[in-house]
Amino acid sequence: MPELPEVEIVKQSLNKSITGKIIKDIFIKNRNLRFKIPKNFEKNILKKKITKVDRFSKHLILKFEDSSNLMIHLGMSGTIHLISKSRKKNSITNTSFYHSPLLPKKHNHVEMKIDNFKLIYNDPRRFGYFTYFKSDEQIKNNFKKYGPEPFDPLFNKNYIFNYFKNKKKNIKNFLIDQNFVSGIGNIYASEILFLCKILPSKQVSLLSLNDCQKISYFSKLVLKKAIDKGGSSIRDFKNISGNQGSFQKNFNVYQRENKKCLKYSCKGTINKKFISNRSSFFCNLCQK
DNA sequence: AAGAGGCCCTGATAGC
DNA sequence: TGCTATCAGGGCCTCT
Repeated sequence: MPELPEVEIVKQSLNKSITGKIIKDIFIKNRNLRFKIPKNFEKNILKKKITKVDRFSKHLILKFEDSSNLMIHLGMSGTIHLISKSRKKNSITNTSFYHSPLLPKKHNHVEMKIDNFKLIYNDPRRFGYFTYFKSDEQIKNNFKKYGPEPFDPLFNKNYIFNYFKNKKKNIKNFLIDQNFVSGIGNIYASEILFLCKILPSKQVSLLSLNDCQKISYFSKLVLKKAIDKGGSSIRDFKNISGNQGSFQKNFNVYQRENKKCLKYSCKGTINKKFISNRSSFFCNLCQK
């Protein structure tokens, strides 16, 4: 599911609901995620008040009153569901709180009672993880290894141009490399490069300063548009109340293999190519 | 140091 | 219907 825009949508909706509320109870049904949830995890956050829900890159962060932080990474298939008790009362089907038909039944790893809400973390592929940080300082240090987000003023043409000097990898690989820029994943990388008119296989040391300017500009634009549309719902991304985003309707290239290029007056066709084992989509004519 | 490739895991879908 | 193969939005680790 989650690249930066999808995580941002989750962050925004969680912020509206659970900020200022207290974690009253925690049930861990399956500790096996990418990293095993440690035994002492529950006591670290139990009874704590959430002061803010934050985000860095694809990481969701619950900030607590005592300056500690819970970082959640959704991996490939992680989803967060939030149910309020009031909704249960109004439910016509009178379905049990825990097994609402809207909720996945398998792979619910973590459940938390937060005031009158129930928050559920579900993750079939178990590529997500939870990490607890004792202080703001600690989580800040953890993020030092990551590159700037696309929205960061640091992510400008000069940073990009300098970073690419003497590098041999292709541009697609760099866009999804979190050390270079944080938050872009496989879908948006293809979409950004289409707007830049740059082939995903293009070696970065060959890109001009003007190309780098386009990469900076369209990275911001694509992610911002995706956030405005509520994220992309391929497969099963839904926000925490079960609604789908709509940005997938705006895809120019992703999953449009063999279809016509959507650029006005371009007669090209969208091609699919595996670059480092990840699918990449591009127009064979207008991207150079 | 940079880059390529394997691997972690389950589920949906396509093809036979 | 039921098997097998392939692919999925991420990113860590190891090896060269």
